[in-house]
Amino acid sequence: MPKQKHEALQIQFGEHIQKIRLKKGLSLRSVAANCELDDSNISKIENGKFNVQLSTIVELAKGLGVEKRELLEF
Amino acid sequence: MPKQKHEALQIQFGEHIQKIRLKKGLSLRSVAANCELDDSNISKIENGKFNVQLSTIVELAKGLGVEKRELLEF
DNA sequence: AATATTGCGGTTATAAATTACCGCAATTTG
DNA sequence: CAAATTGCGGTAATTTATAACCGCAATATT
Repeated sequence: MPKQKHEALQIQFGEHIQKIRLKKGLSLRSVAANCELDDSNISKIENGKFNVQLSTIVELAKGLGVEKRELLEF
Repeated sequence: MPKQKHEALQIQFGEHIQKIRLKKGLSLRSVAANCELDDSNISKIENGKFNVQLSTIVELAKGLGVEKRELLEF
């Protein structure tokens, strides 16, 4: 059945997120420290495992210290 | 239990989406015709009922004919 | 070398999004 | 007026995200 219908999108998003994080020299745990997500889940997001929700995008932006719009610039 | 933890965010997003749609003079059904979402669900999104997923944001952008980043500019 | 940090995979439970319909009441259009 | 359009609420089934952990292997730090 529909398993992983949006994988390509999730991977693109994950790579984008990781690029932003690494450019800032942040660790997964330091991002997690600034938002309501834990590092293992951020890792999964970066690796394209999740089709994240709006609220999660907002948390990521908070954790990364960027505007949410930037997370969709990929 | 946690029912509607992100309601404020969802409502803001919904209002933003609707504003874009109305500015373009589109009906819910015409937006739906350009993407993989049905009009009743777009209505629910506009009314803040859903914490939409990334793939849904991308579909909305397609349906509305705008860049996905614009959907997070609110 | 010993310790800490880091990335990441796994798990289980729970809440929720999505799909794909129906149908109505109100407004618009011909 | 008649017909079409429109916004939107409801539903059921299915899939999925998320939270909140654990722990390990590799790398970095002291």
